[in-house]
Amino acid sequence: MGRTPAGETRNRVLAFVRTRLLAGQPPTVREVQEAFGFRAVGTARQHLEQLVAQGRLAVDRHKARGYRLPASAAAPAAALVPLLGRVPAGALDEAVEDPDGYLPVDARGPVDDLFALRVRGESMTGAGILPGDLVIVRRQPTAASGDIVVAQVGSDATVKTFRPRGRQIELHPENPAFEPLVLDAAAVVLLGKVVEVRRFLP
Amino acid sequence: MGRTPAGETRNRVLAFVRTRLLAGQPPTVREVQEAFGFRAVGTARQHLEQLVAQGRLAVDRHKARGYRLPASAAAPAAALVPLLGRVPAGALDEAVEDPDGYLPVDARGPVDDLFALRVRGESMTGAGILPGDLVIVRRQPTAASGDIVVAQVGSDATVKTFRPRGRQIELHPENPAFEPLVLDAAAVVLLGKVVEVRRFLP
DNA sequence: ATGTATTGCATACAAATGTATGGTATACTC
DNA sequence: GAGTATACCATACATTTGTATGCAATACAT
Repeated sequence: MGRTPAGETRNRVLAFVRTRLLAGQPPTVREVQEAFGFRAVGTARQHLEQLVAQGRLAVDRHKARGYRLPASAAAPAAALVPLLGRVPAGALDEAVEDPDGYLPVDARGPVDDLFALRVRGESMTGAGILPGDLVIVRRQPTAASGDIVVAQVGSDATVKTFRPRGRQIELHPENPAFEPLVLDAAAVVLLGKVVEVRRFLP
Repeated sequence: MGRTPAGETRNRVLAFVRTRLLAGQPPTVREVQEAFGFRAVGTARQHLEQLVAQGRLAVDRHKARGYRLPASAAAPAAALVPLLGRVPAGALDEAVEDPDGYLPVDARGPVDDLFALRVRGESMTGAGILPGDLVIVRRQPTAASGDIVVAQVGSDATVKTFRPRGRQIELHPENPAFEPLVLDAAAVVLLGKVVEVRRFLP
């Protein structure tokens, strides 16, 4: 029989194995075979072994589902961050217990203090944050001047640039059509700092 | 032979299995046996089966390493998308082989045809895509008018809004300081469509 | 004591799974 | 054309692994 382009199939095999590993279920050789429609076990195994030879996969010999990522491949374990539909007036912890969904993030750093929010309004378009975008926020009670933060003012949360001015706190929109908020420090609760922005395009 | 206190061993077995699952390597019955020093396979299996009966574990029957957490405790799967440092003039597959890193994405949809790129230049700031942002791209040879795409023009790739005009293709920047590119269809290779934008803030 | 439930042992069997060997077809180089 | 490399198929075999059955020892209730 014939062939398929360069090392394309092999890359797909690697991607398949990696996905399965992240899902917590290492595949068997025959599962790889079936996933790619190979008619012989050996074909799947050949690809797997070549990936091992290239150092792109590791393997526990003679073990069922023994293929895994090599230690070197800084296996960026994925963690899940809760997506909160709305920021509640009260405790953040309660909202975290009943999230609208989860976002996968790189788990190489601390992730326990992260949560995600959906942005409403156009006040931050100048910083490339559009309505409907998701922001991933690290919970922290303080921030540096110039940080983009999520602050709770009254009963709802807003995303703004943080600029402390003595006893007062200024929350700056990044959109000339909006005015900065100047508030007494006591009237603002800093929920955290925006560390990532995500937008899904249809 | 004798016994050990109440359901204590069973709880330890559950903890052991859970740990192994989190480590990405579901245990075999015999691995449980050895971990607890049972001298019979059946003992380990008995505990596992009781955990299943209690709904504290789930199992894929007749599968190697088939014990897993029940669906209620399971997390949505995450997959990893390769981040390409640069888009090569040649085959995309080759670049995928040596990625600069990986981004975790939600694996509930198709993920095999995704890759990520770092955006250079300010031509798309009007669409909220800033220099240094990462775009996640679905590989596809065509696109709808108005889609934000990654197109290969000459030796490098650009992110633009796609607008076909008969035999010609217009690639529109989203920044008044830049001019649209009007090209013959043959001079443009569509690498894919941007499905997500990510930005990390310091 | 008797019965029952729980915990554990021993052994065997069948299915799943990793491994090995040899063959065919296409592409490329010399 | 000869030689080499890659991608794939077909089949067989050995090991790992899930499953089944029967029995022994301790604890507890009646």
